[in-house]
Amino acid sequence: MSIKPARTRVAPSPTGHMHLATARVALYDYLLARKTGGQFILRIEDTDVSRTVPGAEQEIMDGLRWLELNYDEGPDVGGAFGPYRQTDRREIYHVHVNTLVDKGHAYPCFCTPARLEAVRQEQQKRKENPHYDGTCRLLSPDEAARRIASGEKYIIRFKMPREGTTIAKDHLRGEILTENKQLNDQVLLKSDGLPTYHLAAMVDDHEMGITHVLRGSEWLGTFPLHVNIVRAFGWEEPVWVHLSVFLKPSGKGKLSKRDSTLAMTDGYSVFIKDMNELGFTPEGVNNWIALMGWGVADEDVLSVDEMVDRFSIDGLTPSPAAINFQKLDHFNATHIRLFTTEDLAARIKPYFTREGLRVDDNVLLRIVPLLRERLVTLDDCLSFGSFFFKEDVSPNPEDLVAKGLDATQSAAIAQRAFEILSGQPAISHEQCEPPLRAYVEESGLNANQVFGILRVATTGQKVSPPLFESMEIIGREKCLARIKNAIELLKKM
RNA sequence: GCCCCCAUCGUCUAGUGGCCCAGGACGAAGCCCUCUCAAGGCUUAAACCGGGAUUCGAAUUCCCGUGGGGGCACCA
Repeated sequence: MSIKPARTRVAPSPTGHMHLATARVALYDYLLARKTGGQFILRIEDTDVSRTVPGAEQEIMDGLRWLELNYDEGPDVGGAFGPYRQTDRREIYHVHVNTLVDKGHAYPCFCTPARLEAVRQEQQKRKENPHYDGTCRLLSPDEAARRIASGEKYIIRFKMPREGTTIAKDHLRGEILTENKQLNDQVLLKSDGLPTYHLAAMVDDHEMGITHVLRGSEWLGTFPLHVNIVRAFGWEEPVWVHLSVFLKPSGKGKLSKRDSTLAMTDGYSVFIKDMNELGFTPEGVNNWIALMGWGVADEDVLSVDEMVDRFSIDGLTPSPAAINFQKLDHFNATHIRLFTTEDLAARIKPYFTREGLRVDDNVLLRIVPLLRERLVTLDDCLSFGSFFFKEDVSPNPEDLVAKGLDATQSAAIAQRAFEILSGQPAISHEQCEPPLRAYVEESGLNANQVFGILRVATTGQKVSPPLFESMEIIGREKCLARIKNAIELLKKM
């Protein structure tokens, strides 16, 4: 039962860092478009000039690319329905808002911000809902034209029907009924000549042929307004899908920037730009956000391509979802284990070089299988594998002392191990483990004690990838030198 | 204050009137494996917000509460 190709769009405002919620809308947009053979579009909603942040638009584009949610049309890739930046579309909005005025669905308003504020305060004092009092709605077209001609500043408001009920249909929630008297004569065109979201988004979605509007549920409040605008134009409505909001991990309240600052200190972030630095993968992040608001019946570890196969807007859930960073860890780690050796090597290399380590690519390729199932985030490669790229290690002498033994005993064990290993032509997993195991047997020690000393001696750390595989990669010379050094350290204790 | 939305284990969710004394995943606990740490395997605890109604039968439909969330700008 194939469906018509969907045209979807993600339409963020370049007002700050790209957020998890934006990424999720983009993901679902992308999935729907790919699933139906349609197009996924990026549109920049920059009509609030005062809030536009330099670089934010670039961050959005970088973020989408990092997530591998490549858009078919957008500011930097073009397309047949451009421009894709709203400040470049001023004239289009003017044309459309004029037709609305001509049709009697909108009107010029000359009220000053000061007067509006006074009205608002008066209404609040009387415990009424704050709303525009409709003064300019009563102006005759002639008078309005006269005042415009005389140079008076004005805006355009939507003429909301006063009677009746608006029925708006959300795909996940069904029909939402709102009494029109609850609705306000919202501003469509601001005094700076730029449209508000209400006008711009409706015009663009129509002009760009958007078939499905996926957006956050914070838009539910203005949803009736939006369908009224679309209907006033006489346009066909898209399928409206209002997604659930993301809540703080506690479940108390919507996610905010403050939470991100807090989370960063724990190695997490709600900003896409931070994800790479923190060692998260696009696969992990996509999988994580996909499943907050979408119930997939069978499998939950999915690539984006697998998501495309399974995706349907019918499976989306309307209830708010508390984000859970432990799940991000889980999905990230799970995807890392799925990467090929070459792929994972390429992905972790930057984390080593970032620390100033010189990475030997052959060594890198050999350690990846050892690291793979130990990594939760990519930067975990540092704590597990930095020593592979260091000339020397500097173990903490106390860590060299085996459990239940003292320094002298430990030194003796290290000495014996040194002799066994130096008797081998090469230090390989196959050659070293049997004689060392035999030594454990005959000495009456346990493997933990003997191998523990060697681990700290050769890797410099108490926790490491498997010992023999690690020693093999470190190499005979370095291993022996490091053990020798450990013996010295133990003797000095 | 007014309007709107939502409501299944701690969290994300499956469930569209009988298949559910509610399934999966994360997390937690325990066991196995084991050279550390992981990974893996097995097991356990853990939920239908409350009350009415409809029905032979309700997690699933309806109503009322309650709780949570969002919105009430010349911001998006």
